[in-house]
Amino acid sequence: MNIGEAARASGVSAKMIRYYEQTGLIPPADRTASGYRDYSGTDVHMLRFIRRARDLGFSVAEIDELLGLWRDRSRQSADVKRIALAHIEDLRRKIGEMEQMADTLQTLASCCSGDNRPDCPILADLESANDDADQEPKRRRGAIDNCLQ
Amino acid sequence: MNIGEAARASGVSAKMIRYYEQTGLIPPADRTASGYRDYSGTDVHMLRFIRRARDLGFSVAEIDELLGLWRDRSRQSADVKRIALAHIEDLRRKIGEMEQMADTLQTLASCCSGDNRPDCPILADLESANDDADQEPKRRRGAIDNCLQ
DNA sequence: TTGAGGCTTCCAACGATGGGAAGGTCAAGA
DNA sequence: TCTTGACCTTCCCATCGTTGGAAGCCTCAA
Repeated sequence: MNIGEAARASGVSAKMIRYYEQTGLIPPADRTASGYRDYSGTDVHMLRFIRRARDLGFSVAEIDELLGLWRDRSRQSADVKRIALAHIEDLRRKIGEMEQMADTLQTLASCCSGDNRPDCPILADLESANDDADQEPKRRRGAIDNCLQ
Repeated sequence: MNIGEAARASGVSAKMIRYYEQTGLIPPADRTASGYRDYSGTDVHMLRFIRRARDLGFSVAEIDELLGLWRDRSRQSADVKRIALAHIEDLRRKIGEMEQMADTLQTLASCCSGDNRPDCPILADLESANDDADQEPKRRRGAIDNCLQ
């Protein structure tokens, strides 16, 4: 099976298959006499594994670990679970950050008339950015308060 | 004010200030006789604007638009609101995707004993990845079902 | 035989940021 | 005045995952 067929069968693009080979995530493929890469059913199986893991947001480094465990028949499920839980933690943290951003923006946008006048609490907030962007527990004060009262 | 002071005052690193200048997000800074960049209070104000917008997750391209509107006294708040709402939409979509990932992984992890045995529903799920990764509405079937019943 | 389409490698770009090297400048202290 | 350390300058490289393109070879069918 050449790279194009393997790509269609696995859902991983040919470009990415070559990249994964180049970076060592997957072993070098067999080659035909003319130099074409040649893939087996097992290879496609591995590529699907990678594709599914990418869909779940695992980094390539994490997938490298997971592939190692996948191939290791004497693995301990605790090792797999540890990687998964760490990734979940990472996802939840990022989700929290993005929700914070979205909520802040939603508040600002709901205070913006959104008409042809120039006055805009969103710009006013951006403009009044202050130094304590790091601590951030105490709410920022700004033009928005006029709307919220 | 040299670039280091401007960086400390704005919360934008000197590296990024140079980068923003190079890519045209901000105009070239004035220079002292010896070639050092020289920043005014207005410049720092603009850099804080950028910093705050970055903290809210706006891309540099979006910030470019926002800066244009910020400087345009005859702007319409509707234009600002449109950008903000589109960004909120983007954030909520990404949040949804990541929540989907986290929930799926959480389910898998909760079915994983996490001990020294090799059997692992997480790996089993990754391994059984099927072709309909795109549609995905109907739940994937796999080893996980044994646990969930 | 020719053409289409697939394969190969190599190079470059994206976005935002950080690191570092090589060399010039500034300000304070001896 | 000289030194020293901290700062500035430009330039190049790396990240991460992915995509694009160019130039050239291979394969299959008409």
